[in-house]
Amino acid sequence: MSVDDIFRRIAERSLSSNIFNDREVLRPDYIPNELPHRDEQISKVSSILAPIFRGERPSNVFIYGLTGTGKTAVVKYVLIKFEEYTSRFGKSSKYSYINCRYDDTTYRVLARLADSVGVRIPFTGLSTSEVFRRIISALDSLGVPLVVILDEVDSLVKKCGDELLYRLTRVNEELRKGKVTIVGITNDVNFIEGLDPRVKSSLGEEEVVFPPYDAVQLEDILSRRAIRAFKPGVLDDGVISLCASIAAKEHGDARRALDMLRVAGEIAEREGVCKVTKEHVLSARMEIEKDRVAEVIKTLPLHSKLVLLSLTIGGESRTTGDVYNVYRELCRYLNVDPVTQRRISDIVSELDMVGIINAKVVSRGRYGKTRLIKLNTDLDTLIRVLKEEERFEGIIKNFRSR
DNA sequence: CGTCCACAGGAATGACGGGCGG
DNA sequence: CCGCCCGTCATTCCTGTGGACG
Repeated sequence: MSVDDIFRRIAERSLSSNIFNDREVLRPDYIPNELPHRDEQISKVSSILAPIFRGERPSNVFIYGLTGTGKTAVVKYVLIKFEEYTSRFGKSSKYSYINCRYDDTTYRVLARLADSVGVRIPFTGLSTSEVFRRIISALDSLGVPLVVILDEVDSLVKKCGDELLYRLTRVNEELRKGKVTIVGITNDVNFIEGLDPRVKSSLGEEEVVFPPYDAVQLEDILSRRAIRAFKPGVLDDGVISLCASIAAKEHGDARRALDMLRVAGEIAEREGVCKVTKEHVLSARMEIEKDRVAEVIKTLPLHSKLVLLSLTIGGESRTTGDVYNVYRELCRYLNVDPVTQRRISDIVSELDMVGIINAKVVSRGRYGKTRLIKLNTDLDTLIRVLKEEERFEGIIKNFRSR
C-alpha cells in the first residue's frame, strides 16, 4: 500500500461519509450481538460447553463448515456469553482462542496456551515438552477448567502434524485438578480423515456442522448489518438481495457477501454519489475478483507466470502442446531453462485449481487426448500484474503487439 | 473395429532451502 | 551452532485412454 493510499484511507475515515454510518460493522472480524440462522449451532456449542458450570469437563468438539458460515463468530459469541456468566456466578474458567493460521507451529501454539494460563515463556530456548510441563503444573495449581479453541486447526496439522493435538487430548490424564477441552475448527471437510485415529476419536467426541447459508438467510444477515452500517436510505432496492444471491451461488459465504456490500459502498463513496446501486455491487464483485487474482498471480513462481504469459499470446484456447511451444520460445528469449512438459502439465493444473485458467480434458480422436486451456481472467489485470516483472516488459511489447 | 495420437497423470527419485530439535 | 528432516520444485519413466480415422 502506498503512502497516498494510507493517507487517503485515514482521511476517508475521519471525514464524515455520506454513505457509511459505521463501516466496521461490515468487516469480516466484526462479531455482531446477534447471529441469525445459527441458533441451532449456538445452542449446540453452548450445551456442549455447559458442563463447565458444574465443574465437569465438557466434551471435545469438532466444528466444521465452509468459509464464511459463521464458525468463528458463533464460537466467539458463545465464549463472550460464557465469560459473562462465569463472572456473574463467581465460577472461574479460562479459555484460550488460538488462530492456527497465524500461530502455526507447535511452539507458538504452546506459547499462547502458556500465556493464557499465566505462565511466562521465553521466545525460544525451551523444549516443547518443558513448556508442556509448565502449562500442566500451572493448570493443576489453578484448578480451573480450560477451553482451548484451535481455529483453522487444519493449517497447524498440515505444517506440524497431529502430535500436538494428540498430546493435548491426553493432558487430562496427567492432570489432577484442571481439565482441558479442545474445540477444533476447520473448513476442510476431509481434514478429519487424515488424522491419527486416536486423535480423531477423542477430538470428535462431539461434532457441529455449519451448513452454508442460502440466499434468503444471507439477505436477512445483510439487511440487519446494513441498518447499522449505512446511513438511512442510501441503499437502492435490490442491492442487498443481489449481494445475497451472488454470494449464495458462491458457496453461501457470508464473509464474501459482506465484503461485496462494503466495497459497493466504498465505490459509491469514491464516486461521490449518495446512493449505492446494483451497478456498484457488480463493480464491487469485479474489483474483489481482480484483487484476488492479482494477489494470486503476484506470488506465483516464475514458470507459472511464464505459462500465463504464453496464454496471453495467440488465440482463444489451445492445447497443452501449443502452450508448451510458446512457453519454450519465451524461455529462449529470456535465457531461462525451460522445465519439462510434465511439469507444465502440473502447473496448468495448479492454475486451473485457483481458477485463473480453465483447463478441460478433451479427446480429439485421432488427434489425441489433451487439455483445452483458456484464460479465465480479465486480460488487462493479468497483463498489468505480469508487467511488474521487469524482464517481461520486452515480451509484452514485442510478442503481444504481433 | 482396431489403431494410434497427444497427451493425462501416477510413482520414484533428486536438488535445494529453511526451520527445528538437540 | 550443526546436522537432520521435511516440503517444494523439478525430472525421468511410465501406464492409461477417448475417439476419429483408416
